Amino acid sequence: MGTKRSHDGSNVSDPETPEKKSGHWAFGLLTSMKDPKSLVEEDTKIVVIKDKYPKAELHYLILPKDDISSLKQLRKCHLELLKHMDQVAERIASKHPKRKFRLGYHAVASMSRLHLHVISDDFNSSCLKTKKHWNSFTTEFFIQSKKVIADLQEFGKISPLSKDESKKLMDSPLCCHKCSFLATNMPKLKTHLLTHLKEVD
DNA sequence: GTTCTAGAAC
DNA sequence: GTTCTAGAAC
Repeated sequence: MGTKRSHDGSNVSDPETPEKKSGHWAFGLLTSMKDPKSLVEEDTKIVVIKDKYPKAELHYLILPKDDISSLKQLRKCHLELLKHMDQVAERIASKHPKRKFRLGYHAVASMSRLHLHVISDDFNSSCLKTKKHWNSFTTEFFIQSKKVIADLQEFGKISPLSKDESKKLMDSPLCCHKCSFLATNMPKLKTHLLTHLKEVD
């Protein structure tokens, strides 16, 4: 009987899936790239958008306009583009001299279209909820922009992470990225992270 | 990627 | 009894 599952109007009358019929969720970044509300800046090669579910106080994504779906597609011919993306990332980070940022890619990304994360290291956000969120930015699952460039230069491609390696990283203990604190669950980690907050611009 | 929620963990 | 997480989503 009752199959409706909404009490705030999100999915009452639509018999389709929760996504828009025009696109699977994995292509949401392509929509965001064209959305003036998400767009931060752009040039001929790239766009910068705000992450729709920011995992820190400042969280941007830099995406190429060229259709590069993921790290798997990268070859040496993309080095110039990647170096440009890194420069844009560094410039955005430098706008906030009192903060620290992480610049890098998820080894395995859920969303299509290559995207470089520029994320402040406070990780103070209500959108940061799960162990997977945490470990995706604080373990080797997060590959620094400059490492991607160096690996591409050296090997001509980015070596993929196996399913097992990926799962192991995602299941890592909840280690604070700034001290030796180990949290037993996410709420305790998030409370601990507040102790590292400093005044910023 | 997120939402939702059953049942594990406390 | 409440908090928290892991897995389905047709």
